[in-house]
Amino acid sequence: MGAEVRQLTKKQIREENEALILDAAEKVFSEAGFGGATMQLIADMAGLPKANLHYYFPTKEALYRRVVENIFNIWLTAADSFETASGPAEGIGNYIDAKLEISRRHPAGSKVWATEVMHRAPVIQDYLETTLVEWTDSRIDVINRWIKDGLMDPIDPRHLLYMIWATTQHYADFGHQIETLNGSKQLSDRQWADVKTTVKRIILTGIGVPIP
Amino acid sequence: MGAEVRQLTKKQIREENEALILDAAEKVFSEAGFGGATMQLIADMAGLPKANLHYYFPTKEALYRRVVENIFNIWLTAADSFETASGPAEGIGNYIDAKLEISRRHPAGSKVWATEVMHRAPVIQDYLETTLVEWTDSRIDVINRWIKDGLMDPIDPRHLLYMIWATTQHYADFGHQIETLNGSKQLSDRQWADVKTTVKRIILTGIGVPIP
DNA sequence: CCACTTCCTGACCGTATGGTCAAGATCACA
DNA sequence: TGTGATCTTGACCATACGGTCAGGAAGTGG
Repeated sequence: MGAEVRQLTKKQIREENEALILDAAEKVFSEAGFGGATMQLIADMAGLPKANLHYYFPTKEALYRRVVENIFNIWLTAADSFETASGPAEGIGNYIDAKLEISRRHPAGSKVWATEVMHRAPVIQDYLETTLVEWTDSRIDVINRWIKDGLMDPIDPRHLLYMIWATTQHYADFGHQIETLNGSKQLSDRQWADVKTTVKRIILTGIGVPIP
Repeated sequence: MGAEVRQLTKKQIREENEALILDAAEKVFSEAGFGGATMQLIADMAGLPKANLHYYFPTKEALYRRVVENIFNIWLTAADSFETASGPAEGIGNYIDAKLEISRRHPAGSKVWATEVMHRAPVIQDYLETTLVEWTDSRIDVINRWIKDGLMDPIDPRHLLYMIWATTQHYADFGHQIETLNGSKQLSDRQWADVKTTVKRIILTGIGVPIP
């Protein structure tokens, strides 16, 4: 079983190796930053010779860009529940749950994103100025509608969104600090459930939405 | 006046140059990360030859460590208002104000700290395990007392603190993103005042504390 | 089976970077 | 003023890193 030599098509080989490299790159970039990451380290983690990385990704920058783009897409697709919701309790509640779930499942990606933005987004500034601005404006419209309909208090939607982003991503980006303050133990399932409950409770109560 | 050649003592020279170097280092580390920062860049920004940096700080790591330690001390000393307060409205309110002020005045420091923690705190793990743990435990005690005295809702103090840290530091660490979403303009005095008001309002209301 | 494309990789190269050093300038202080 | 300590700096290493390349292996399609 495990020892059998699989017959792989060229397309399969390419997909498999690219995925292998991207996974390793995400991890190494998140732990060492762009400057601290080396192609050799990524190659070792992917189990491939360094020259092979340069066969699939011409430069370190190109590889990094692909990693950041992947993360950006995860952010975007995970926030759709927002628009279909009947009101803030459901819309914002689901959004917080979804973002916390991403923090739990893709902490490395979140860290790469955070580093990229902290360095003034040298690689994805155009995404910030187009896609992110549009996405944000559209969510702000939704929140303003909820406010006009009396479903929540008149809070500046921008700062509400920033608070949600900050808090949810904190559990990924500062996961090491949280782990240390948790007796150097990862958060358990139960603790993650508490996070979701507590964060939703404070924010929803804070904007005048009754907890369901 | 400006052109006069000041007579500097050795001690003054040392203090002045160390401060010059530390300021430049904080900026460069925050913008490029540890790996991306070069001693040459820091030297240029400080207006000193590179060899001079190595006279005051033996290695790049030593310089970086000093930068991180400086930031850590700013965090700590800025949070004293917490303990002397009569209740959560004052204690947490002032704490949020103070942390937002740090985010505004020392964004570079906040970023260096964030990067260090994201990289699993290779340099200041001992601080996390000792000073930060003690500091946090002591604040948790205060919050639990407030809860027992009926001054606020029974919220897990840990997650409340994380939310405050996350939200306040977000305005420094993700300042570039916020700037971009603000039409590529820095936040004005008035906008910073709105941030303080809104953040305090959501969090204090969220934990059942009436706004003064 | 054959020509062709894609994949693989050890060996190599130029450059940039952290760090060193020796020689000199500047200050301290008796 | 003279001696020693501190500060300054251009020139210089050794190394590590991103990237290249040539030549071979392995699938592909007829």
